[in-house]
This record gives sequence, structure tokens and C-alpha cells, in this order.
Amino acid sequence: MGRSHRREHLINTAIELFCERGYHATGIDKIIEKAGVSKKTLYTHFRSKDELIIAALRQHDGLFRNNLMRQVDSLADTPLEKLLAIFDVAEAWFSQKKFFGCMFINVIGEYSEKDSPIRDICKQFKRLMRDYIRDLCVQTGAEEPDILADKLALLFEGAVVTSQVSQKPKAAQTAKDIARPLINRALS
Amino acid sequence: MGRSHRREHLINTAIELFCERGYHATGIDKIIEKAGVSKKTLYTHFRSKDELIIAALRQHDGLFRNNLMRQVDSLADTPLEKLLAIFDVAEAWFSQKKFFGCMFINVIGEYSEKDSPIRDICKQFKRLMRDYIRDLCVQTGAEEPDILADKLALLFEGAVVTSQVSQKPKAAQTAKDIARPLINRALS
DNA sequence: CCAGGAGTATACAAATCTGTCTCCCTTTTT
DNA sequence: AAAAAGGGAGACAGATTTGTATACTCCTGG
Repeated sequence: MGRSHRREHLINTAIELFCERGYHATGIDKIIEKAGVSKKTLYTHFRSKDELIIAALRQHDGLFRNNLMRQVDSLADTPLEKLLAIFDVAEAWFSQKKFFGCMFINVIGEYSEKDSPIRDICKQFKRLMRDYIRDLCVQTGAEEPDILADKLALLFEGAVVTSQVSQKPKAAQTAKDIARPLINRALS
Repeated sequence: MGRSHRREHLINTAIELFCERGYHATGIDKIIEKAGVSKKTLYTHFRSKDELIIAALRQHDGLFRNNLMRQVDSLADTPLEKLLAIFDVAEAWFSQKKFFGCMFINVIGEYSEKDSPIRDICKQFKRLMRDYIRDLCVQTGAEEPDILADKLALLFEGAVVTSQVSQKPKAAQTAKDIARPLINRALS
């Protein structure tokens, strides 16, 4: 087994546990037990738990957006359809048995220091999500793509949190219903 | 100092710390130190930390909604104006130096078990918030008050989370801008 | 005046947490 | 084949966690 494979395996295991149980509540011992790896191995790949958390967030940052874009592309062809398809992908996400909300929103609740690197990663993730949406807005020829993107990103967040607390994936469709006229009006 | 005063004082101290630092990260020792109270006193008022958490959530549940309604009432007279004023109150909330997002969203990130009493309190809070909004929708004479309330509640959540991560209170106005035409169309 | 309740301070138990270290085995490299 | 590297298992240290118990003080009611 390659060494960088172990690193990724550890990160993926950590992501699962962090999502399920939270960050402070997930001990190093639980992570290495689930990963089937010794403590020594973990600490050769990561200097500390914080570093593992940061690595997990970075990994998830890339993977999540990549996944989203791929699924959106498979559902819709035109930029306009893609903007709406985002909410269908979201609904599928919310419907998963192991849906625990957005990693980045959850981690901010536990590490809220204003200048922490964790916070920076969360902000960056949200910015990149908005940029993705904005690109699609521009491609549709929306009048004020920045404003529209802010609104759609906010709808996305709202759907995630609503679905997380109420455990009803249909929040995605509620958001989609709000988004539709919003986009249409920006095109007229 | 009355005995039930001590209980409330402990709860309020706990709420502050839970918001600032999270739930697992806030130890009993920190709470009693900040409250200026001995450990024995805490454990005579609350059987366990979990019970204190639950008491804190219940207290915040009532207080938060009460506060919101009071401020909304002081800003607007008609039900229609009140629906929009909700977002102005939200913006003031987001602008506070110590704004750490919604307690209930944050606690779900740390205690995500599906049948936990903590989860129930969070769901109840969100339901009561939606009911408050729905009442205002009915009073304005909106066509489908339930659907409109779901949408406005989702916008509220989106604003909270967006502002929490990006640290920009203007997310409240973004949500308000989405809400306005939504309400207008439900009235025609 | 004094008895009892309530609170403080603190020691303590038992578990758990992060991070380091050693011992031993297996695999790879030379 | 011998040496070196990597990783598993786990002991260990030191800090921290929740929760209990003890000893002392203070205030109040009768």
C-alpha cells in the first residue's frame, strides 16, 4: 500500500467521523481504529489533530465542489438549466442516509476564532461555491451576475441548513422554487 | 441572591460560552469559573452537562423568539412590513460583535443523533420560527401562507449561515431583496 | 442563639484526550 | 542474504474531562 494512499485513507476516514460526530467529539483513537492504522502512522502523516482537520477540510473542499459540478453537468446542458439543477443535486445529497449538513458550517460552530486557518478554509469554500454559481450566471447572460449569484448561494445555504435540522430533503425544492423566478427576472 | 436566580445565571453563562466556543469544547470548569459559582452548585441545579445544555437551548428558544418579535413589532406596524422587518432585525443581530450564528444549527453539528432530545429542541425551535412567520403571512392575506412561510424561513436560515461564515451582515439584505417580490406576488 | 440549608473551595476518582516512545514484525532495497 | 525502512500494537506521560465527596463558611428562621 503506497504511503500517500494511507494519507488519503486517513483523511477520508476522518471526514466521515467529523461529519457524523463532530470535531472535538471525534478522538484520535476513534479515527485510527476506524482507519485500521496505528497511532504512529497518523502522527507521521499529520503533526497534530488540527493539521488533520485542516487537511480533511481542504480535501472535502475540492472533492465536494468537483462532485457537485460533475453531477450538475450530467443533469443539465445549458447554463440556465445547470443553475436549477444545482438544487436537484442538493436534494439527492440531503436524501443520503448519512447527511449531516455542510462540513464547513459545522466546523465553524466549533472553531469560531476570527483569524483561524479553519475559518479561512470555510470562507474560501463558500467563495468558490459562489464563484461557480456566478460563472453560470454570466453564461446565462444574467443582468447582474454578482447580485444573482449572492442570492442563489444564499438559497443553497438555506436549503442545506433547513434540511439538516428538519431532516426533510424537500427544502431543496423550496429553494429551487424561489430560484426559478429569480433567474428568469434577471434574464428579461 | 435567590436560588432560581443562580439557575438562570448559570444558564445564561453557559449560553454565552456554548456560542463562543462550542459545546464539547466548553468544560464545566469554564462555566462555573465564568459564572463565579462552585461545582457543587451547578450539579445541584443540573444533573449533568447534557441537562445544562438542554436547559440552555430551551431558555434560548423562548428568549430568542420573544426578542425577535419584540424588535419586529417596534420596527413595523402592518403584518406585511413586519415580514420584511424580520430581516432588518436579523442584520442587527449579525452585526453584533459576538455573533456566532444560530445556537441550534451549531449544536446539531455536535449532537447529530437522530432521536436525541437536543435534536427535538432544535426542530421545535425551527418549527416555531416558521409558525411565527406563517401567522404574519396569514395576516397579510397571502394566497398560500404555508408555502410562503417555508420560503421565508429558508431565506432566514440562509442569511444566518451566510453571514456567520462570511462575516458580512449584508446577507440579511440579500435575503430581504429575495423576500420582497416573493411576498408581493403572494398577495396579488 | 443556634440549627439547618445553601454555597465555596477543593480534593478526588475514573475516564478520556493528545502526543511520544519503544518493541517487534514485515516488506523493500541494496 | 543483510540492512534499512515502515508500520502495528500498545505502553506511557501529562493534561483535561465529568461527576462525587468532604470540609468549612455564611446567612437565615425560629
